[in-house]
Amino acid sequence: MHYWLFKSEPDEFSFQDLLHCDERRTVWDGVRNYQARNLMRDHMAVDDLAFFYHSSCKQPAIVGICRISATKVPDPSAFDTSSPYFDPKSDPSNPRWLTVEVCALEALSRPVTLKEMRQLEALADMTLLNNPRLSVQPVEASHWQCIVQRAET
DNA sequence: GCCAACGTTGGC
DNA sequence: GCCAACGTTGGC
Repeated sequence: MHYWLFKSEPDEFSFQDLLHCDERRTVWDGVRNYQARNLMRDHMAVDDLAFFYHSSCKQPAIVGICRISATKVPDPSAFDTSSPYFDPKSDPSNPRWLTVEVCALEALSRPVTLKEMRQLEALADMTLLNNPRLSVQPVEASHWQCIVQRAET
């Protein structure tokens, strides 16, 4: 059982959008970074939990919790010529971009902002604070618990 | 395989 | 809108 963090720009796809999806689930498409892909493809398991983080917005923050509901899903956008994520180098018989399906569990009681996280000593070595560009990240259990508790304060 | 140039991300 | 950090590309 591992913990993760998914970043999304809320103008593109917010946690609210996920809550409104059929069965609150969606295939996490569009990741075109190998480090992020490898985490999803090689390390995620069904029932792992993940934070949903809003980036590139007025209040960057962790806003919700998701569950991984399926793994090793070929990213359909890689084969969609009308998608900005179309990748002509991805062979349908050997897809380059394997992703996961995420299912919304619940919003945090309140968002835990990036600003707030930066002030917490316990989170000093969290990936989000040190490599903010990685779009899918591992989260240590201690960091997870710290943030969940924080949201209850 | 190196590395400069370029593009993208994302906080501010 | 700026800019630092990082990833990718492509010539050599």
